[in-house]
Amino acid sequence: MTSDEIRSAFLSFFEEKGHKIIPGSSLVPQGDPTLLLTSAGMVQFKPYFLGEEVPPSPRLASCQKCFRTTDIESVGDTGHLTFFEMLGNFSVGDYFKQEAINWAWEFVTQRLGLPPARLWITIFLNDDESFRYWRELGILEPRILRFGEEDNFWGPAGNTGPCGPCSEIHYDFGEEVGCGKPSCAPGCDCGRFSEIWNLVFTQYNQDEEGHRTSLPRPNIDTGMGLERTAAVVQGKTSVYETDLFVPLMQRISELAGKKYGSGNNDNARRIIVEHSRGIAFLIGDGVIPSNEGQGYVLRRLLRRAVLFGKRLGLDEPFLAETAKTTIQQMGHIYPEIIQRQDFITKVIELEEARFSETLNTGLELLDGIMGEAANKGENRISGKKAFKLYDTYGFPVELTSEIAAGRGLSVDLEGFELEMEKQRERARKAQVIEHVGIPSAEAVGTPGVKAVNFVGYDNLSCKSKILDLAVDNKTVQIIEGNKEAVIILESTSFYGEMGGQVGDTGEIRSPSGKFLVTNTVHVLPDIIVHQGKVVEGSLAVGDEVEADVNRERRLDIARNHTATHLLQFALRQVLGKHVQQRGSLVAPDRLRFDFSHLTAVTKEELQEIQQIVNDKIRQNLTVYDEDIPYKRAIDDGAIAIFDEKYGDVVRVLKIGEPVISAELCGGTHVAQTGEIGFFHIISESSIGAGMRRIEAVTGRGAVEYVDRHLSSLEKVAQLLGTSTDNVQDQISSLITELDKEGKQRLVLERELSKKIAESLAVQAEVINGVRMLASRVPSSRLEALREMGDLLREKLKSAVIVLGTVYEDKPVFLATITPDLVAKGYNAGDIVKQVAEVTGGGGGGKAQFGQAGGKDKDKIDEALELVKSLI
RNA sequence: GGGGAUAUAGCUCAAUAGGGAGAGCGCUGCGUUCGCAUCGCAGAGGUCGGGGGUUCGAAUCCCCCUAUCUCCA
Repeated sequence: MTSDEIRSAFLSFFEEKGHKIIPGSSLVPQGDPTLLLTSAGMVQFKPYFLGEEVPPSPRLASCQKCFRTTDIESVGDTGHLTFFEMLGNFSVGDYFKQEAINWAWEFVTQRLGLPPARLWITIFLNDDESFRYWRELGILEPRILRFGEEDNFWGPAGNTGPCGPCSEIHYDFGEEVGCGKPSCAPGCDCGRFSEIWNLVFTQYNQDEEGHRTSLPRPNIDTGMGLERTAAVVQGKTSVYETDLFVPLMQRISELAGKKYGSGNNDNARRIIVEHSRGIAFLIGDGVIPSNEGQGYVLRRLLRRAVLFGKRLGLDEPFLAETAKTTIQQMGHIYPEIIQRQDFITKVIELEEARFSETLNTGLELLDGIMGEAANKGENRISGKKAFKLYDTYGFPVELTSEIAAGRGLSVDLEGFELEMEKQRERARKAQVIEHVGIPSAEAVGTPGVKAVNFVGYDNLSCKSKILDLAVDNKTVQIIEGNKEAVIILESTSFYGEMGGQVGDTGEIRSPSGKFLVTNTVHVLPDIIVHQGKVVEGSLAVGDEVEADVNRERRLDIARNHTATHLLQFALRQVLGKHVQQRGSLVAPDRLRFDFSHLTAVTKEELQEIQQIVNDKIRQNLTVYDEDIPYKRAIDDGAIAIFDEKYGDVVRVLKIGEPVISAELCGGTHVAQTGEIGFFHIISESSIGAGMRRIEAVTGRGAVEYVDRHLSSLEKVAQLLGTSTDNVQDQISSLITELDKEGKQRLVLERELSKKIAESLAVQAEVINGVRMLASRVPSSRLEALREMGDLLREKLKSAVIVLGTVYEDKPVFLATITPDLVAKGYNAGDIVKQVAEVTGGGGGGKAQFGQAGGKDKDKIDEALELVKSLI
């Protein structure tokens, strides 16, 4: 059977058993910030298992692409993979152990035709129920092994949640394959046994104390690894010999020009091939190499592959090639990688090129470090050095360890971790400083205050009551005098800084006093804190107040915020759907938007983006919001920020009908896009690998920006005595002219130097049998002095030459000595130093040439007199 | 947001110790060769990332800024 046949056999088998076939989901879990990557077939069904949502059918089956980094170090052996396909059948409170076990056995023995004699079963220690079902299928007792929690108990993910025992089917390749030890059995890592299917019986719920209670409706979650199954079915002991990997292995052999099975490079080859698949699929699902999260997983994978490629002698980029093979081979099952083929190869090429540079410098540095260690007779690389390689040059510590081990050196990983911890500490500390002035939750969270009601979407002023006051993070009953303080109100129109949008400013007034709000922040998700100071009278807890937001400023912010959404829309349209928001700042005077994108955005693209946004502004589209369940929002295609935590019901901000933009957003916006007025991009820049930043202005800010630049241009035009239209031409011709003049000046200077040198030559005297010349010359630049020195040295053949002049109102000296006199011990540097000291300066240089400067220009002649006595 | 590194000719990079800005490749011109990824000669090309400071003198030392790389959050 081919792997394609196994896949479809599995799905149709479970379809026959009443399962609904669900297409596999993206490797990037949608709407699950707790998970980095899809690591099992059940990931997309989690809301069903947790009872948050109703499944389309209680019986589900899927073929799911999965990614796990946990086994990355084992990749290259016969069965451990980072990227793999998982076939699974699932029961959401429907059937349980017996059906799961019976069907698994039926499929494996009858559809796949695996001989029962080759199959072993494992179960959890006390799971007698499963034991009974397996026995009923005729499996002999010695073939059913009991394992502990380590091997046969699953979950919960985290500390609490659904969990349960599992039962696995293992295939025995036979005694001749494995280690041959009498103790060899399923679970032995020698390669004789291959775990092909894991049936998880989710029957408990674990609470915070670790107690497990039975779930009223237990679930079934199974996973059969396609690659391992294919190996077994195709009679191969390694997944790399199956039809899933053979084409890739062939391709890499072609690229490396070496045959597989020829020696110790085989492991490197397997690792490359394995990683190549993961790389293609990760990028296919929109992951871009970066230094964090999924992007970092991708980067590590790609960089490992490149490094192992080097071992095969692949010094040229090759991963785009293996990706093409992957796409060719897997595209009919996973069309997304065909659709994004160009993007995938481009990302790989860029990252490979970037890494080969990082790698080369890193390898060189590591080589130096290892050489140094060897010289000192050490067999250990310090954690500090390994960390420096990692921290500064991006050279992964795993690679440092691996390479060092190859040379018999170890790496002080504890020391490395220590340095890493220091780095984390530094970052944390810096983070705290930013929050100085923002009261801690304890200080403001009086037991009564659970949440502040935000009414500021529609009202810019409201009546409210003071719930709490604090000065220097301590709760007080009353505030007065010109003092910094914070106020918490029952409800407020003030928007607390969140989601990139800055906090509101304004006034809070009570009958007895006035408080100027300079910033508004959140201390807990639902507590809004007004920061500022009392400017009149006093305010006390319990006071009835009027809260007024600074209207102009808030409208400026709203314009920028809505424009930010339009910008994201335009970016995705012009640059592609891979554009994801990575951060933003929405202030009254400008907006900043960080997003994932590989290359610099060109001038033309920026122009187009800007034009789209301005078009949408002129179309005066309606901006509105809806509160809907999170899952539905995501299913409808609303944009959420990865890593951000959302509640069950979310506010979706939409623009236009039909909708052109839908984003989960809690910010404040304009009602119609026309209010934005005008949008202008100020800058586009890089903020790290694969990340770009755009800054822009709107409304009043944009008008101010344009005014400022136009008036500056007008001033320039005025200075040039021309119109603004002609400024460019005028300036370029001025530059050309200046260039020409400068060159002309150099020619003249040189000419002059020559003349002066010629006239000076005759002034040479002979002192103590040495020809010398010490003379003052007309003001010249140092370069001109050099010219003269060179010419005189040539002319006088054997001489000590010292020249002095005034340049920029300061004395400058130059001394040069012909080689024959240098040989006799004369030193230009020493001479010129002593000469310059007369004028209150200093100098130096080489024996043949020296230069110096001083302070007192009136003493130049006196200084030059000194030369005679120095010879 | 915080740390580390880098920035020199169109490209890749040098420049011991603070003292005259260089090499290779590329480019232009001339010559050489049947031909060339030939050889030879000559030449153009630099705000040493920007700004301040120390110094008689800074590519070099110190501070600030910008850009790129990189790690942490």
